[in-house]
This record gives sequence, structure tokens and C-alpha cells, in this order.
Amino acid sequence: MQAGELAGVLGALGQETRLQIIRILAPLSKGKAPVGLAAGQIAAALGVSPPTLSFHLKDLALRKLVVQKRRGRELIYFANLALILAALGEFVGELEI
Amino acid sequence: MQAGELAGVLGALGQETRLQIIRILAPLSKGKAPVGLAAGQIAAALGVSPPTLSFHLKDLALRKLVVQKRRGRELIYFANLALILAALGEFVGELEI
DNA sequence: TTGACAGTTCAACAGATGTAGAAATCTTGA
DNA sequence: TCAAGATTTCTACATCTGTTGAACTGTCAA
Repeated sequence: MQAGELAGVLGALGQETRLQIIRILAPLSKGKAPVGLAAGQIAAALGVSPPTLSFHLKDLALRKLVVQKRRGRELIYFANLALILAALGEFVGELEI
Repeated sequence: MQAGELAGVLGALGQETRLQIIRILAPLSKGKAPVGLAAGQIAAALGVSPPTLSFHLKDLALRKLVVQKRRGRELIYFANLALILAALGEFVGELEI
């Protein structure tokens, strides 16, 4: 993890809407066959407008905290749990030493 | 952990200056006899002005991520590692389920 | 090819945030 | 009591952030 990168990850997760996005995607992003969730469904579930959701998804995707996959005309999003857990785990380890 | 509280903790840590405060305090805030660090020394170590440091310490103290103790005319700060690790641990647990 | 759907990008804006200088507060040592 | 030190609070300001409506892009179905 680069210097300054951890603050970026924590900051990205430290915003209510983005944290909710990760929380709703998490259980749908693991196991043998992750299913993910379409952008529109995330927006509906969270009660935010499409542009607002897209703004946050872009931020999360830039930091690779989510990944997207097209399915027809929908864009399916998945949480990158491996990266998130690695970042948090590294930080926890640093604090515990 | 209350709803919305986790985002607050992550957000507080997701700012370079505040994250550095926690990082510099962490090793000085544990063990049998935590020593902590005076506000002025933190400011000097981080290269930020006293008002700026105070602004961030207030934010961290409000969320109980740091605690203070007076020693003469200095205010010694300690990271509340138990709380930070509990919050991160709870979140990690939620993502891993 | 075209109409509708899904999502993003653009433009604009209010409000929040981070910072530093100046002033105020609190504590101690003489 | 008083001067100096340590830190906070006040004030001001530039920048960043989150949100929205409007416009745009890409995809599919008929």
C-alpha cells in the first residue's frame, strides 16, 4: 500500500453513501458466483439519484474498491472485498504492533 | 457501533493529517505505560500549525479516537487504539461474513 | 433504423472542510 | 501577582465535496 493510499481508501469509505454502496455490494460480491448489482438497483436501494450514485461509483472505481461488468444495457457492480480487507488489515496490523 | 458512526470513524481517519496523528500516537499509546505526545510535539512532527493541529485533534477527540491528559502546561494526547481497532474489526467482520 | 432504457458526463451551486494568523484562555514558575 | 509558554478559539478564506437537472453515450428490441 502506497503512502497516502490508505487515507484515500479510508476517506472513500468514510462517506455515508459510499459506505452504503460497499455494504450493499459486499454480500453480493463473494462466493463461487458473485452476482453484483446493477447501478440502477443500487441507486433505488439507497434512494439517491442516478448522477449522484454514478459520482460515487466513479470515485470507488478509481480507487478500485468496486469493479464493473456490463450485462446487456446494465452495468453490474461488485465490491472489491479483497482490496478493502487487505487495506484495513494492513492498517490494523500497523496499529497492533 | 451506531448507524452512521462507522462512516464517521472512517472519515475521520480518511484525512491525511488526522491519519498521521493517529499513526504517530499509536506506538506511544500502548503497553504498560503509554507516554503519549504533547500537542506541540505532534504539530512539529507533522509540520502543521498549532491551530490546524488543534482543529484536527478536536475532531478526533469528539469521536473519542484520541484522549487527552494534562501534564503541566502541556496537553498530552493518546490514540484510543481500542476504539479504533474495535470499529475496524467490526467492519472487517461484517464484510467477511 | 429507431425508440426507449441504463447509465454517465456536464454545468452549476450550496455547503462542508482544511488551513493559518491573530487573539484569547489556561497553567506554571518566579 | 505576573510574565511566559502551550494550546485552543476566533476569523477569514480558498478549496474540495456532494448534489441536482440537463444533456449525452451506449445498448437492446422491435
